[in-house]
Amino acid sequence: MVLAAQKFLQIYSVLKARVESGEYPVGQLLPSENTLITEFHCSRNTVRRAIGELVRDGYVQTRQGWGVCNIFHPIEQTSYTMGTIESFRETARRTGQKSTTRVESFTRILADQALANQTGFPVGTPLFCLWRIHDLNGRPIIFNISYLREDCMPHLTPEIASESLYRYLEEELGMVIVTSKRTITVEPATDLDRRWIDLGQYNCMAVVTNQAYNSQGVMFEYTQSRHHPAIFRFQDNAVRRPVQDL
Amino acid sequence: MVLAAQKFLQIYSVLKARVESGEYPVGQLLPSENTLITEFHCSRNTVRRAIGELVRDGYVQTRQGWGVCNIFHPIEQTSYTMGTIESFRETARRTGQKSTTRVESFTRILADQALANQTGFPVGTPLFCLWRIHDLNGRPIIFNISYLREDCMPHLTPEIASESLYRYLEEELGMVIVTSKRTITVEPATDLDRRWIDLGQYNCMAVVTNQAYNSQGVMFEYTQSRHHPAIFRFQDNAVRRPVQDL
DNA sequence: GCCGATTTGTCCGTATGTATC
DNA sequence: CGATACATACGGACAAATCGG
Repeated sequence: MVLAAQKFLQIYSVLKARVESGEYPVGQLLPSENTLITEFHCSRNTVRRAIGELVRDGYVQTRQGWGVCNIFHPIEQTSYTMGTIESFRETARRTGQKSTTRVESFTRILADQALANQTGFPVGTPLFCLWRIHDLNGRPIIFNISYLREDCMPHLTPEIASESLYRYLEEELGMVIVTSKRTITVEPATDLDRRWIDLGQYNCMAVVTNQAYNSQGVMFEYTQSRHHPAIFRFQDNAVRRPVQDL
Repeated sequence: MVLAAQKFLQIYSVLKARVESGEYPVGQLLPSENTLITEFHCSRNTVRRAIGELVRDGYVQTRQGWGVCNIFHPIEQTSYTMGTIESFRETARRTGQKSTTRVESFTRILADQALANQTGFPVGTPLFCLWRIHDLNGRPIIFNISYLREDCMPHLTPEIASESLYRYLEEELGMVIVTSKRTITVEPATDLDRRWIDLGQYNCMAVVTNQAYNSQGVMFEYTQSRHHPAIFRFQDNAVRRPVQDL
């Protein structure tokens, strides 16, 4: 059904809302699994799965023989959130900032050996090469270099790319973006970087390299997002060995 | 048992090794769950959990009605892996590199307003302030500034801190480190940074700010790890919606 | 378009192990 | 020691997606 999401997601949503609202005191235990089973009329696996999601969110932590402890802290969540894939546009809208994107270059190339090594595309793959500048509140802060598989989006145009690329791929082409491998590094600023982005004193860029896979397991996008270092910020919640549960 | 790890971890290790070795061709499907069940003589949930871990690692991708697709790319996987908390020492050992740690400063202070704003500790909290330098293969690459709640580890000494801090907290004090909230930024290098770390041309540091919580939900550690930008590398795998499995 | 086989996704109930108190 | 709680593992049932005939 459409309206009725999966049961574990329903339970997850309820518990999440309770934690956020302060219904469960911070630092204290949530009701035990057995209690939740009787409340939600479900199996133990289902409540455990819901709790596993809360653990991934950094909302609670579990300890064998003890219970599920509420560790929610309403810290500011800006820029990025990990664990989900979010486009620049989505991020900007969520944080209430004004973003624009313009295409500086749009070319077609074949992946040579060097590019293949860098990106992971096979040698000879036809690619779109796309340079975009992202402005935040009128200031250019991100220089985006993307390589996109032509065979996955034959009719891509600069006009489309200046809109949200992801919206086009998902809504127009029905492409499902499943996995994304991200790497964060710091690299010396290049002349190309300085051409558009005013770095001031800085001589480095924060670089987020993104490899996106579609549902066939084909990497269709390789993007280097080169951020102004003063703007860049990346957040996540890490968990020590949790291994949800099955 | 000590020798026999959990079954799903064994299966996970075997599958992971096969993917890394190329035994399963990239871009193709792994054996179906039923096949793996008969091979490993276990229940379906157990193989599914092992596969779920591979998904989190960005090794494979699953699709209902289709199968488990190998999307492993042997692009170097070094430094950090997201989703798990790993100490400098653990990371170095895993990547087969030689690491040493030395304590440059060890003091006791009370959190004033400025420090409270920066770290999140309440004003007036007694803290250990710890400066450590991490060498990798003989080169200093990380400058570590830690603030630690005294009441959580009253008997901390510089000698202990030069060993693995986490090992001490976990094994000696029985403290369970579960959740950690991390932020990555890029900051201008300070004189303090340059005192120990040879930055060459760079004038920035990659800064990982880490807030660790114990099992009571108390933040007991605030650490700024200031990395040499050329060494720094941070990886993670994001998944769009799938929510592994229980 | 339909149907059936295959495969993964969700959910259930149960049993046993292990850590905490 | 016992009671409680979470962790692991099993087996089964049905749903949903995919693909080929």
